[in-house]
Parts: sequence; C-alpha cells; structure tokens
Amino acid sequence: MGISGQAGTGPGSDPIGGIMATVREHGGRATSARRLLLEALIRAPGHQTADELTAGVQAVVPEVNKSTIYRNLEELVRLGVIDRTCYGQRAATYHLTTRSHSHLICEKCGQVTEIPGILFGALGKAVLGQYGFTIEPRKSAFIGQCRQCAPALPAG
Amino acid sequence: MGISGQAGTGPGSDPIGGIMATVREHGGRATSARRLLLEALIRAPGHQTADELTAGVQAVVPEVNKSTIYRNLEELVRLGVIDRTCYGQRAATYHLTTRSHSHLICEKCGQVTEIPGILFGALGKAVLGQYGFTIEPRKSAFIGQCRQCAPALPAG
DNA sequence: TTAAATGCAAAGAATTTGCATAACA
DNA sequence: TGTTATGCAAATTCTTTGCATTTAA
Repeated sequence: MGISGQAGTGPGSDPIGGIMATVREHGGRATSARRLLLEALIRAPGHQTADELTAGVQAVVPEVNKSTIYRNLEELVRLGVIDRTCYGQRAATYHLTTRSHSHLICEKCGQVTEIPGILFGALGKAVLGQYGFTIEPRKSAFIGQCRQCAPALPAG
Repeated sequence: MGISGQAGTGPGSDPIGGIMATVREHGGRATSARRLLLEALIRAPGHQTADELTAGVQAVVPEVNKSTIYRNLEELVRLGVIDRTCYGQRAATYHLTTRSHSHLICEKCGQVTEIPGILFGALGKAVLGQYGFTIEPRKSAFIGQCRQCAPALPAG
C-alpha cells in the first residue's frame, strides 16, 4: 500500500492526486504550489478570487507568490480542472469544475446561487438547434435579482 | 446641419433625444459628452469596450476624456440605458439596452450572438419558482462553443 | 445661481511578463 | 540533464478618484 495515491482510502477521496495525474499527462509537473492551490480551492469550495486563493495558499506557505497563483489558475482553467467566471465589476472568481451547474448572480447583493445544469435542458436544445451553439452551463451565469432584492413580487 | 434633434424625421428616429429626457428626469444633464457617447454607441451597435467607445467619441471630439466616458457609462448603466457585460479576461463591454435578449459567447473565438429573451421562458419560470430569482436576460450570458468551434457535432 | 459634469493627472486594483534561479521528471 | 515552474519586481491594462474649472438648467 501507499505506493502512489493514498493508502487505505478509495480513489474518489484523493481528487488532488487525480488532478495532478492529469496535469502530468499534459506535460505539466506536480509542484507544491500547484498542490497548495488545489487544496485552497477544495478547502473553501465557493467562488474565490485570485487574491483570496493567494491568501489561502500563503496561510499555509507564505513564500508562494501571487504570480504563481495566476499562472497556475490559468493552467488549471486550460485543463478544465477549474472554471473562471467574471461577475461584477471586480476580480474574476475561480472554482473547481464539478458537476454540471450554473449560477444565479444577484446584481444587487452579489449573492451567488448554484442551480443544477439540468435546468438548461430545453433552452440548451433550442439554442443548439437554432444557433448551433453548445452551452456550457458551468461557465454560464444568470444575472438578475434574488428574492430579497427583487423590487416587488407579483401577488399570488 | 440640424438645429437640435433631427428636423423632418419621426420621433422614433431620435433615440438620443429620448434618452436625454430620461437622463434629465433623473436629475442628470444633457451634456455634449453624453450625447457623443450615445452617438458612438449607436454608430457601432455591437459590444464595445470603454476604450473603443472613447476612441469613437474622440474621433469626433478629441477633447473628451476617458474618465468622462467611464463616468457616463456608469450613469447610463444605472439608468438602464445600456448594459455592461464582462465576458473574457479582458475589458468589460457596453451596448444599448434594446429589446429583451441574451448573448451566446463562444469561448474559443469570442463571437457574440444575440438570442431573443423569449427563449428564457421555461427556465425563467423554473428559477423564479424554485429559487425566487428573477433573471434579467439582457444582463445574462451563455458561454460555450459556436457551430464552427464546437469539437464535434453528433451525426444527424 | 448652483449642483452636476468635465478635464486632467494621479492613484488604484487586477493581471501579466521578463528573467535568473530552483525544482521536477 | 533539460525543461517546466517559481519568486521577485516591474510593467500593463482597466478603472476609479480628487480637485479646480466649466456648463447646463
């Protein structure tokens, strides 16, 4: 046991190992900075900015530089490991690519809600049929107002 | 040529006048910089960055400053006259708020396609019902691959 | 007259890049 | 041993802000 991967645990419990393997398959190397970044992404599974991720990594190893974080984020996006989304006026956010899902972003309070990708069903088919466009729910976002911030709800 | 507004044309052919009225109603003033910006937005009706709009305005009146463009863009967004969207990694783009529509953005080639807001119908209802979230199609965007860039199309 | 808008310059935030060094395969 | 990745600093890009002046209402 304990050759490569984690001893005594199932394969699904070591996502970082799997991602590192993917990185290597694409000519990349399994560096500590890259691992620390993935740990930070897993530790706080929401949508984090590059700055927040840098802080998360530097909380463990202060030497890791912000430019390294940016370079690794770019690489991980390229490999499809994480998604990058740009909501408001400010910094982009990153999160692990998990199951198919999309986001509702409230333009008033900034709240981000995940919704299952399956809700795209009919819309996705219509868009594909009429425009030949393949939507990636993970990377898409709906802007609007959440329940609390909506100006008024129709009676009923 | 004209005095103010366009002589001899119908009311629908002077959208700037209408927008200026809206601006005034909200305590704003009808300045030349604002008018020039609106003209630039109308002249090139696609999605333009603040830089492109600045160039478009300065092509007519070089004195107009970029910060004025930014301030006016912010104001016009606030009034709902234009929409701001942030697609790729780079600068935000602005465009006139016209009818209800949304955007398909190809992540490969960057092509932006408008789709009618009506396609949101079922999805919008589902999201409103389940999450209490009101989608604004105009401000939302779908990321994916266009016909040309899609890796492979299923036969049929 | 007077609050709003502008030009200018400078600051600020987010992101990228050049280069010598260090680390992985 | 030869790339690939990193740290550091500096540069870029996009956007915002302070302030004196101008301008629309």
